[in-house]
Amino acid sequence: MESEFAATLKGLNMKVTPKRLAILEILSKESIYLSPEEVWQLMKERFKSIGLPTVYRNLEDLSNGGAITKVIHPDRKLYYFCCRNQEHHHHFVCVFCRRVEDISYCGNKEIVNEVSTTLKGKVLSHVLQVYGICNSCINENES
Amino acid sequence: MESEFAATLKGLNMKVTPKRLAILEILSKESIYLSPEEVWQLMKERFKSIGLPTVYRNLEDLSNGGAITKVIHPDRKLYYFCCRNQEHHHHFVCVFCRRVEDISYCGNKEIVNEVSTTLKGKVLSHVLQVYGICNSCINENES
DNA sequence: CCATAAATAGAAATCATTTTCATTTAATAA
DNA sequence: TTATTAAATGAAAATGATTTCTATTTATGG
Repeated sequence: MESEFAATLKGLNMKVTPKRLAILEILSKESIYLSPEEVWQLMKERFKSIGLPTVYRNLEDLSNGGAITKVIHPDRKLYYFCCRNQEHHHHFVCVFCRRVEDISYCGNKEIVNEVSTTLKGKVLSHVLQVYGICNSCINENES
Repeated sequence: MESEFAATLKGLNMKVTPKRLAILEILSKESIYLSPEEVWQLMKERFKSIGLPTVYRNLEDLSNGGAITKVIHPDRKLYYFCCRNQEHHHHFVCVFCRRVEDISYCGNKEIVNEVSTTLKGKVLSHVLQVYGICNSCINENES
C-alpha cells in the first residue's frame, strides 16, 4: 500500500520521488517551521546526493499545492511548515522555539463586510499570523 | 515654521535632512505602496546625487520608528506605505493598482482569547493584511 | 561659527533564491 | 518487463534585492 505522502503527491499530480517523500516526512515530523537550508541539512542525512535547488523547488511546489504552508517571517526569508489541518485557518507562531500551532479564529466575515461596505472593494484573500510565546516556552522561562 | 515631516523626524530622534524629508513627502503623496527602488527613482528627480542605500536605510529607519509601514507582499520584497492613521489598524491592498486603504477591523481580542485559552500561550503581535480589488479597479474593469 | 556625531554616496559585498542544462528517474504504454 | 517520454534532479552558475564599508559631507548644539 502507498504512504499517505505518496497519496498527497499524486493528488497534486506530482511524481512520487524519494526526495519528495522525504521532504514531506521531515516537515511533518517537526512541530516547528524550517528553512529550505534546514530541510536540506536533514535531507543530507538521508541522501548522498541532494541539491539545494531540489529542496527549494519542491518546497515551493508543495506549498503551491497546499500540502505545506509558508510561514510569514519578519526576516522575509522562506520558512515552511506542514500542518494536517486542511480547513482554512491561521497560525500562532512562537518567537522563541518556532513552534507553529493552529488557531481557528478568522475574521473573514467581518473583513469582507467592512471592505464591501466601507471601501466598496472585493476581498480576494487575507493573511493573518499571530506571534507570541507558546506554552512550553512560557513555562521554561518562568522564574 | 517647521514642516509636519520635520516634526516627525525629530520625534524619532532622526536628523532633519533633505533626503529624509523628500522620502516622507514622496511616500505621503502616494496612495499606493512603493518599493525602495521606486522611491529612489522619484528621489533622483529631486537630487542630483542620491544613493540607493540611503533610501533603503531611511525607509527601514522610518518604518522602525512607525512613521511609515511595511506592506506584506507575496514576493517577499520590501514595500512601504505612508499612512496617517496612528491607531493600531490593518490594511486592504489592491492587487491591481497597489492602493492601500485602512481597515479598522482587528480580531485582536478574539485572538488573544483563543491563544490564552486554547493554547495557553501569550500573544505578542499579529499581522493581518487583506488583498483584493479596490473600488476604482472594480469600476474600471466592469464590462 | 565650531565641533562632532550622524548621514550620505559610491562601490563592493552578501547571500538567499533561481536558472541553466546535462543527466537520471518515475510513470505509462506496449 | 521493457521502451518511451516527460518530469525531476544535481551541480554549477547566475541573479538581484539588500546590506556593508569607508571616505566625505552635513545637521545640530553650543
